[in-house]
Amino acid sequence: MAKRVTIRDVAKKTGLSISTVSLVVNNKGNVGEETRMKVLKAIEELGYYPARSAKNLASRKTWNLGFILTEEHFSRSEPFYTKIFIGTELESRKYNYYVLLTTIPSQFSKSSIPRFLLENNVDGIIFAGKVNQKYVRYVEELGLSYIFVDYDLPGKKVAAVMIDNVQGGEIATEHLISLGYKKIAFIGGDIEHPSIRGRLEGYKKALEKSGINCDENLCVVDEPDTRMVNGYRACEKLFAKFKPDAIFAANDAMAIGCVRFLKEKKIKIPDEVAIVGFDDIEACIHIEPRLTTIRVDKEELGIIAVRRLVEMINSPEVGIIRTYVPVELVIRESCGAKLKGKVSVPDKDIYAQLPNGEM
Amino acid sequence: MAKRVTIRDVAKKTGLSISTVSLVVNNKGNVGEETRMKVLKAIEELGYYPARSAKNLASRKTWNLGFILTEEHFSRSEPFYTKIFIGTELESRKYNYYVLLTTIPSQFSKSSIPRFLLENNVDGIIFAGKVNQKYVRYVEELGLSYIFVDYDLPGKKVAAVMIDNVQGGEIATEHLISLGYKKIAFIGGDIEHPSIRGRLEGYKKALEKSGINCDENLCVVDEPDTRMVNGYRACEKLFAKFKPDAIFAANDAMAIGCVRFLKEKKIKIPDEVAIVGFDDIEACIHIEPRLTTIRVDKEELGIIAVRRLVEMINSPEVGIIRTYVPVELVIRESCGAKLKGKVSVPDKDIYAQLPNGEM
DNA sequence: TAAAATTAGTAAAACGTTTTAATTGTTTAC
DNA sequence: GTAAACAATTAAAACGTTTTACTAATTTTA
Repeated sequence: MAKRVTIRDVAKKTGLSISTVSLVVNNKGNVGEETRMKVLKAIEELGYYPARSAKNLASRKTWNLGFILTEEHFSRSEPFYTKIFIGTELESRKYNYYVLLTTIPSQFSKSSIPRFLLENNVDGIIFAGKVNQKYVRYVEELGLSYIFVDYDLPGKKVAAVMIDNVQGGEIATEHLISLGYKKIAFIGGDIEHPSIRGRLEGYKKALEKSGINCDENLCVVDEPDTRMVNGYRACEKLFAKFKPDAIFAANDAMAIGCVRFLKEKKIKIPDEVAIVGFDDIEACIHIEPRLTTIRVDKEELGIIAVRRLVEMINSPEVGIIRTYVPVELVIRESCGAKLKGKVSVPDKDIYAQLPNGEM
Repeated sequence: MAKRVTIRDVAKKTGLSISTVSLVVNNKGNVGEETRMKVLKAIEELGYYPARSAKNLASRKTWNLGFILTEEHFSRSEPFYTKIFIGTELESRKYNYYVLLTTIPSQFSKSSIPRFLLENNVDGIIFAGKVNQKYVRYVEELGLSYIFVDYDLPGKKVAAVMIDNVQGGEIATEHLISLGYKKIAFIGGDIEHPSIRGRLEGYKKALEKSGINCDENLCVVDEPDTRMVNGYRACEKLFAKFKPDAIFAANDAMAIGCVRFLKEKKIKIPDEVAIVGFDDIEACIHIEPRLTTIRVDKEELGIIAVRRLVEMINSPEVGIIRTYVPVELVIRESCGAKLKGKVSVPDKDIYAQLPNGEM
């Protein structure tokens, strides 16, 4: 193993002090242009790279960001939070940070406190998705900056990067309205979830804009959860009372649940009932018909979170910022846009969108 | 922010030297039982936790492991490598390591060398999937321990954790044989890929065992790639010459490609042609019919990789170890086991397996 | 033109551990 | 009964940076 090049080697080579070299490396203090160049040249020639651990110890910073999410969120099949993490990874490079990922149980316990908090091994925290409040309090007591992604701590004003759920609900509903559907149902699952609330709000907003009366009977929001089964059940309840001509499901999982129900009842999609989902999960292009949905740029959520968090670390006075990431309508088959000739979605194009497959 | 508790505080409280405290913390050297207890008690009471950066600097170790994979692998939709990463994260906690994840381009360039290598910020490397050899050489020159997961560096004996591809190919083929199929085709895509080779080997082994002659015309392995499209094309080629009664596709992506082709040609699955895939990706339960496949425990791959790597770091004399992780047959609908009454797969059960949905 | 301010550079302390070598007292070996 | 080995503990060096406070030289201000 080759001997490590240290700041001392650079100092020796240039005939300067290590302080000066350090100042050049960190773009700090007053250094003459000539010396600066000399140092840079020597660094280049020697292949010097500051040692992390020494830098960390001396600067009293760790240059690590903690990424915390619950075990359930991480081990779910759809890589929603994984993609957010990817975003943070990509962005944090620019600021010379590393992202340490860890999972926590949904219940707080002393033994489950992330190691990087105990060891003071992070400068800031990203909470992804719903997290037990006690962890947040713990982080707060440590005096660390933190930011939420895709979750909003109820009853507290915190920095957060959110999906623009209202806009998404509005776009989805407007799309269905523009295709001529009149009786548009909303499958929301669990109304307690802040994201579902937002999507419902957007749905109502769109209806109102078009002068359509919002029939509360068309909104099913009394499920305990927002999973596929809940979509199935909600759809069952809905059809026991009414038959809508379109459904806006507040997420793709529930939309797929609806598809399953309708298929079992031999109700044709989109001919008899059109469906639009939300999230654009992988499964959307595997089920038949392919699901029209609202796409969320998950990586973007992570990217923005890092950007904000680094700002907060560097200048604690920035205050609490909330960012809403815009969403996008992805038109496939389940909404009937193709049938109505409004949009052409050639199979070849969809084919090209298909995932790159395994291995 | 509360003042950090340091080793000095523990030393002061116990009346011992910091050296002794350090020895207790690290379970090293000769420390009397009585003093050990005293130190442990003081640590508990003060809430002392060694500072990472100081520990790292002094011990000349980073307690970080690097997880490297190509951008393509990471940004793919199916979270294959993500799950491997999760496994490494879980396991590394036990050894007090952190895992730093980074992606690299498929081509080597000086500017794309992972930061943690330049900064000497890792003690060992996990390469996941196919990686440009030059990166491996670079790591080797740094004198770092490294291990491969799901890839085998051609022409070089390296530590690796592999899927037991041969076993998987054998199990899949045996399953089809046991269901009475006689003309079983193999869709392999790209024979250059080591995993595909292994799966083909297993396929041939199973045929041989049952005394079935292996018809080379039934093996399509001349595609440039192993993606869904290649499965589609391979299937096209196959049916231009022969009509098998079953297909073993060397991965699920290609299996899905086959399904698409057969559906277009109105060939019924599994009635006319049965299909078995490999990998058990998410899409298997979304397509119709649901895909019978070989399941790979991806997290397990990561877990074992960390275990081995830590061994290698601690005792460089362990030598090169290769581990094969066993696979498992998952029977769904595409193989016709249900039709033939061999296995019952109630829809309810499959339903219960479905992903937890979004949000 | 003297005082003040600015610029360029540096010596030395600090960061919180691990590790090496030394010290002291006690036991074992012959 | 002495030398060697061992056990328990510690002082001090080392790890490679950043940062503070200082000096010296130059420029600006009034």
